[in-house]
Amino acid sequence: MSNKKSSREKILEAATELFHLKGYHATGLSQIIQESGAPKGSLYYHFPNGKEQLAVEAINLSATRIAAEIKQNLAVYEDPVKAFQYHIESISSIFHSIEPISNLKNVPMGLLAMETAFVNENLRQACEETFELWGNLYFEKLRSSGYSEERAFLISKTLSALIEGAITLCITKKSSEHLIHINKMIPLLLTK
Amino acid sequence: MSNKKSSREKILEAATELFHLKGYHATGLSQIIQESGAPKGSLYYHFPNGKEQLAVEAINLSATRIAAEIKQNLAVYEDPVKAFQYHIESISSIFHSIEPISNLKNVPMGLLAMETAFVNENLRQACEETFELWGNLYFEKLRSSGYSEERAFLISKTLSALIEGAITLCITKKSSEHLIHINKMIPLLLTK
DNA sequence: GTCTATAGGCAGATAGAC
DNA sequence: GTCTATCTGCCTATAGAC
Repeated sequence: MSNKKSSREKILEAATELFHLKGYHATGLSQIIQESGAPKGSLYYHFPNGKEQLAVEAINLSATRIAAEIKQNLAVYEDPVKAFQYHIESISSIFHSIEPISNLKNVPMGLLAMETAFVNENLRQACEETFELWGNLYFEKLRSSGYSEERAFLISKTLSALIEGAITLCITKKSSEHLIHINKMIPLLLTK
Repeated sequence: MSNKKSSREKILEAATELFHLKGYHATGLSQIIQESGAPKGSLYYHFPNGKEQLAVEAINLSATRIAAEIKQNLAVYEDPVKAFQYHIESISSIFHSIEPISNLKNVPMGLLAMETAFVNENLRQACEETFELWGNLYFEKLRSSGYSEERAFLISKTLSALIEGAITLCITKKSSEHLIHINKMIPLLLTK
């Protein structure tokens, strides 16, 4: 109930932002502490397993947050085409703000995923489960909109790849362009 | 004409593989030298600007290589649907081999792109141009298959995102699954 | 072209006082 | 819960000999 976030929360929050933005290897623990404003000595108290634990929790945190956002976005319209277009627009709006960096907190899971895939099995698994979770939400929306299991499966997999790839390209270009383009293909893609 | 690669080539080769596989920040110059088998003292002779120069050249190298492969793959079939499906299959075949890691040399440009987007403008630009180059090849194939400029533009952008995203998911899962799924959607996606 | 030696910094992690 | 001090190791980069 306290208004101020606990040190643990502040550290995890800063870590989540930095990991998703700069990546795992480019982010130092010292920077996390600094940006969090938390006491310097508290990191290893709250996260005894250090950097890896911090990253796992960061992945899980934004996995849950984004999942909630996906659910919310897809529920705005009953029509699946409109719903997914709304969702993609909502992602692309991040790039419109003047300072997109601070808003990109959770979005680019792909960075952490590729960085760790061959290097750290725990982190790789956390990322894999995250993508699975998000894809399942797409699947459910399609199922409840009357798509057959086969179609829903295929389309949800395609949407997962398409959105993740478009985010990659948007970050590279520092522009929402690509997400806006793919949005025009959603009606065709969602053919029953 | 010499059979042995020059030291410069060997270093660049090793750097290209490691950067694309583990990423920019997780790859040390010492490891590059070690894997290349090149003389230890030669790195800064051939690449006076150190790690950044090495990375720019690595990006350009695999940009060119993949571009050649894309051209080749898309030329196998005249029918664009078959051509793109062949191309995607050819990418996915990388994941089938017993030791996929060594074959992933150039594929995951997205890793380098996201790692450097907010951190190093030179590298970011090199990645942006690479994506542009590959996308243009998709566009040309569609144009020469009779697609309108608008359609070709939209579809090529979609294909770029879709393929890049599917690669991300395949690497995360260490499986070719996702690329195979999206391949089934190509006919629908290429609707004129 | 290649080598050694080394600077100088920062990384992640631990021990022990408070 | 938090702090300071410190260890160990790796990193990029440079200087100067061969």
